[in-house]
Amino acid sequence: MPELPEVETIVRRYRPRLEGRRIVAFASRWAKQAAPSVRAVRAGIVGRAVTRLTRRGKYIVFHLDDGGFLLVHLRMSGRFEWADGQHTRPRHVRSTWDLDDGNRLLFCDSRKFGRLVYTRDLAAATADLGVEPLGRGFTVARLNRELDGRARQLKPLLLDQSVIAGLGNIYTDESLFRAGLHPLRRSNRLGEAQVAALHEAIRHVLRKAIRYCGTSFDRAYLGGSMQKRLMVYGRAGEPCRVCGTPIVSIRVAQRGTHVCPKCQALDGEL
DNA sequence: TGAATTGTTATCGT
DNA sequence: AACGATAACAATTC
Repeated sequence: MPELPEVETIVRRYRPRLEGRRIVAFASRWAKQAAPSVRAVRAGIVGRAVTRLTRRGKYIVFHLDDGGFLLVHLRMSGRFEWADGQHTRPRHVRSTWDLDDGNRLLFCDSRKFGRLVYTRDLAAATADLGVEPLGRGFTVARLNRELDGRARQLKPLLLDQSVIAGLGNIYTDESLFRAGLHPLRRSNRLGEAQVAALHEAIRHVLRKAIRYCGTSFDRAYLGGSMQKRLMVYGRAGEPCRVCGTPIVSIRVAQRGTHVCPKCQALDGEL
């Protein structure tokens, strides 16, 4: 469930303890997690120093000092932890990185959906990712180009990582609510002002979520407080914070979807 | 027990 | 044929 704001928070949180460190050992107990293979990942990263830790879409990107890259995707339940905490023993440890300062980074993932990818060509590895919604390339004109010329439902389009990289279920619902757009509206039937509103909404929602360190959910991701400020996600039956109408839960593209039937009218579409 | 979750891939329909 | 929607999938928790 970590989406762009949660991944960004994790990157910022781990950056100070990873950048400049050398990886002295790597182990993975979950072969299907690593691409091209556990062996290839180990060969690529052991002995290398981490020069930078960045984010692309929902990927965490380790930049290595020989030009290689390690991409980590948390998918639903992946998370990083340090082995040195004397709290409870971490569960579902799938991979470990030993660093030259004695610390050990853990990748924990109860559902085993998370992925590690070693590559020497970052551009090729991320070629299928769309625009960074908080980057300079994400303009109203760019969004309009993505929306126009196709007749897709807004929600699946926004969830499509090859269109915009980083939005997941929570922030898609939140963005559509802020823009006053129903998730089933067709992408090519928006007016100019509505496209601009959607652009503003996506950036506003993501920035705000980063400011509050993301949305905490059932132990997969903790540490954020955005869950207190969500307008529609997870609020089915509760009154809309704008108009008081009960939030409705519907099913769009096999995803639980939350809408305010008044603020996000369909305008007779469909 | 069924529902929920992400993102990819295969398949179905128009 | 091309496009878009839908289903299946991997694996687990509650």
